[in-house]
Order: sequence, then structure tokens, then C-alpha cells
Amino acid sequence: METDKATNFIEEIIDADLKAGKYKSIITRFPPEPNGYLHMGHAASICLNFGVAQKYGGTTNLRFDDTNPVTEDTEYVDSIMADVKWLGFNWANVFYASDYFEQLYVFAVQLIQQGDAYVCDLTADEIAAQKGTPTEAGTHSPYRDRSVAENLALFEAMRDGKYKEGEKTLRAKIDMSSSNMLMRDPLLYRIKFAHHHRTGDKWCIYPMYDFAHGQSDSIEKITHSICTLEFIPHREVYDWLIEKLGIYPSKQYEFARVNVNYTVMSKRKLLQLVNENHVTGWDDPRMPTISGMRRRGITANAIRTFCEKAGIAKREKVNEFSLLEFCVREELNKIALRRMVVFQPLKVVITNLDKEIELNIENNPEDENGGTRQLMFTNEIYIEQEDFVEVAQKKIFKMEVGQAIRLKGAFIVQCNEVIRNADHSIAEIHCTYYANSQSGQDTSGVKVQGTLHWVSSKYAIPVEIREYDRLFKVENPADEEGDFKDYINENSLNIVNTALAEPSLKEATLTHHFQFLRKGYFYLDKESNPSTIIFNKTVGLKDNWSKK
RNA sequence: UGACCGAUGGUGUAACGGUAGCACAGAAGUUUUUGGUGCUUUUAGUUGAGGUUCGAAUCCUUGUCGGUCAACCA
Repeated sequence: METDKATNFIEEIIDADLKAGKYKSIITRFPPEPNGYLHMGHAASICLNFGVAQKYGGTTNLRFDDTNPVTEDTEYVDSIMADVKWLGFNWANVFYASDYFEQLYVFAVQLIQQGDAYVCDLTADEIAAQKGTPTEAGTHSPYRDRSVAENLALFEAMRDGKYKEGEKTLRAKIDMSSSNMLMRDPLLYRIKFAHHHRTGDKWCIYPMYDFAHGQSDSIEKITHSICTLEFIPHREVYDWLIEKLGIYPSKQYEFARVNVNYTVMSKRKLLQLVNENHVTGWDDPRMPTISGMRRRGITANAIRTFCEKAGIAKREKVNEFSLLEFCVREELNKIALRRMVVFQPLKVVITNLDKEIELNIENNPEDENGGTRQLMFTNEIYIEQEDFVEVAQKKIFKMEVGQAIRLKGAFIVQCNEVIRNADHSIAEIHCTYYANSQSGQDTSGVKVQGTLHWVSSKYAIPVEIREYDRLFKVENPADEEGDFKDYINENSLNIVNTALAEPSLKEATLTHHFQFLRKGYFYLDKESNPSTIIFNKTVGLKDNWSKK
């Protein structure tokens, strides 16, 4: 059954289970709560859950863990489904924990009948007080020994809306002196008169996570229920409930959440960034959300590669953002169409050119079948301001008076003269071109000191460029003193609106990824329109030079 | 100072009693009509102390450090 060697401890477990004949095939599930957008941490969980099922010939369910109606919404359901699909995974079924509310109620009644659950009248504060502490045993609720009949009647009355929120709960009768706080008679049901995004106002009692998750797993016959480390203490409750109920014994396994430095990876914190307008939305390109990364131009492939390289383990970890950048560049280098865009234009006049010359330039040197595009070389062009230097430096790759340089895909030009404005600032540069130096058919023999990107002033189109920096100034905002928002990098967005692009970029769509030569990888923003063409910088080119 | 989980280069991850390897990051070189890409080389690691063993990252004991748990959240 197994294809390759297990590459992590989860796969080792599955390997062993399959070999032992414990299961014929496996079923996993990805169980998001629809109360926020998916982020890189979820991507790791998605890749793991769908990945192992694929590898071992099993299936994966998408299950919305929608047991808390006050925070959940269909907006999130829609975005989650879109994100999972975009990442490239297909679920066998879409389920909702709310699909099982009736069954869960029956399970609860069974527990009551077995004497394993009771209705408790204690308030939240009272329950907290009698719960004890990690080093001190708790005390029994005075309602712990109600009769089965009384519990049954009370629980039914809870369902019927006879009590107010907080007035009564259903609790499992386990062990108030357990060293595991979660085993001290955990709540199973609470009363909430809230409108549920799917069941509407049908219910006023809702199961807690502990009484929904494992039961849902069991109903779906999930073989390997993979969750994050913080659920380790829940496993004891998970197993206890399944055993008492006598239902399909799904098993829970835990792995470490994936984090990335210089950002935060919690829905609660990301929600704050959105609500307090530190970013423009869940899909702001600076956000580590799947939708944010997608909008920025990061590909699903790159995210999957990143998750694979980040690996699966049982210890808390923080991955370096540079690993993600590497995965993005590796992918984009292969597929991005090369284009030229000048961010800060400097006019260059080719004084000996009296015609327009049509050029064909390759779309991607890494892709033989990438084809070419047409560009016009004209006697007035723009280069990058910083690509002209007045003071000669050692090892320069720039334009300089008296020196020759190549214009990418076009000709070698000799820089002759700087024309100045009244205030002595540079107005334009005058050059002459070598007619026999055309790219690909150069017979000039002229040595150049580098190659520059350029655009024709006649044909160039204005574009807006949005460049992004890390969202936080510190590696791990959650670990710092005080509020994580104190460490927000207020310069994380830089908008360039002086940029001029080669005309082919008018046709850019969201199916294209671009490399603007010598600038980085860029992707059309969803706010782009024919009158304002906007590109997001996905990631810069690797730069070994500016550091030296 | 309870229970549970964990500890391998800067970061992440392998090794399943038998040569500590890989990737990212860093450094050096090379190629290059992108200071990109490619290619070559290279720096750097087993949490401390004891034990078991011919042999320990791995097994045992113990210390240290980190994380989690006392939401009617998931």
C-alpha cells in the first residue's frame, strides 16, 4: 500500500497501522472553524492531511467545525473552500459539525443514561472556582449526583429553551482530581441563543469542541485525526468519550504548528490587524493568509513546497521567511514572464537613431518554449535613475559618461553627454548606439560594463507598483513584551507611482506571473483596472551585491 | 513548582545501537546580454552530567532549558 518511505512521524504511524492491518485504507480530515481566513499554518495542515491521504490512497474530508455560532460565518466557509481548492486539493466530502447536532444530542442522552454526564447549575465563575488548579484537585459540583431521570428532563428542557444562557450546562462525569484539567468534568454543552450560520435558530444548546470533534471524526470513520500540539491534553477526553459512547475509535495525533518569522500566525491576531486597519483586509498582500499570499503572487506550488521543506515534527518551531522566499523564487524563475519596467525614469536620447527598430525579446530564458515578445527601440528611452552614475566606481555595472553599456535585448549605447537643467540637476543623457550591436547579432566587438533594462518613452505605459516589507519589526511578535501590535513595521507598504512599463504589460492578467528584469517578481493586483494598472511585488530577486 | 510534551549547525529537518546527512541562510569562486538563473567549493551541530555497550544523537538515570494545561473558544 505505501508508496515511498515515510518521511515524518505521522507517516510512520500510518505505515505501521497499515502494515499491521489495522485499517484497509485511511481517512483524514481538515477541520477548520469558519471564523477567519486560512493562513500558512492551515496550509501546512492541509498539505499534511490531504498529502498523507493521497500518498496512502485514502481520502480526506473537509469539515467545518462550526459549534460556536457567535463567531462563525458563511463568508469564512466560502473563503476556506476557495483556498483549499486553490492550494490544489480535493476533498472527498464537505461536512459540517452542525450536520451532526441531532446525533450529538443522542450521544449526550446516552452518556446521561449511562451516568457519565450530568446537568450542572453552576455559573462559569463557580465552575472555574471548583475546578482546582494544576497542582490542587478540584471539588465535586453539588449537581454531580443528580438522578438519570432528572438529568434527562433537565437536558431536554435545556434544548427546549427553558433556561437562560449560562444557567445550565451539561458536563461529563469524569474525575475532578485528574492531573489533566480537561478531565475535571469538562463541559459538553452550553446554552447559546445565537443564530447559527447553517442551523439558524433550531438549536439553543451547542456542543463544545470536546463533544463535537472526536464524535464527528468517529461518525466519518476518520482513521487518523491530525491536529496541533495544543490539543495533546484533549486526547484523553477524546478517547474517554469515544470509549464511553462505544463508537468508531478514531485516533488523534498531534504535530507542531508551522510558524514563520516576522509575522503572526493566529486568526485572533490576524483579525485584529484587519479590524484595526493595520492592513487593508484578510487578503492584504502582507498577510500570511492564503488569500493574501495568493494576491501577492505567491503560487500554490510554492506554498506546498514550503510546507514540505518546513517538515512535520513535534516541537514548537519558527521557520525563516527566507525559506518561503526561496520556494517562491525557485518556482517563479521557471514560469515568470520577463518584462522591463523602469521605476524611477531617467530620459536617455539616442542621438544617432532616426528610426524605430522592432525587437524580439525572449519571454523567459529558463523556458525554451516561452516564446518572444515584440518591443520597439526608439530614440528616446528611459532607464533607471540609479543606473546612471556621474562618478566612476570600481566594478560598476552602470551607465557612465565615456563608457558603453548594453540595453537588454537591444543595442549597445555609448554614453556621451549629460544635459542639465538650470538647477544643475540632470535633464537627460545623450548617447549614440552601435547599429551593429543588436542583441543576438552583435558584430561590434564593443566591450560593455553591464546590461540595463529600459523602456521606450513613446510606447511605455504608466503602472503603479506596490512593494511590501515584513509586517513586523521583530522575528516573533508574539514572544515580545506587551502588545504584538507595538511591533508592527509601519513601513511595510511602499507605493511607486512613477513607474513606466513596456506596453505588453497592458495585457497582464491574474494567470501571469512576471519578473521585472533586475527588480523582482510581480503579480497583477486585483484592484488593477485599465486606467490604473497595479502590480504587487511578490518577492525581490536574490541580491548578493547590495550586501557587500 | 503538579501533569503532559519536547530538546541535533543561525533556521528547519534526517539518522530507528554502527561514517551526524539534506535544505534554507551565510562565505568564496565560476558562468552569464538580468548584480537573476546555473555550476563548484565552503563555514557551522547532537542540552549538561553519569551509566549500559566493542560501539550511543539513538537505550537507562538525573539535572537544565523550552512549550502546553485552570475559555460556557476551537
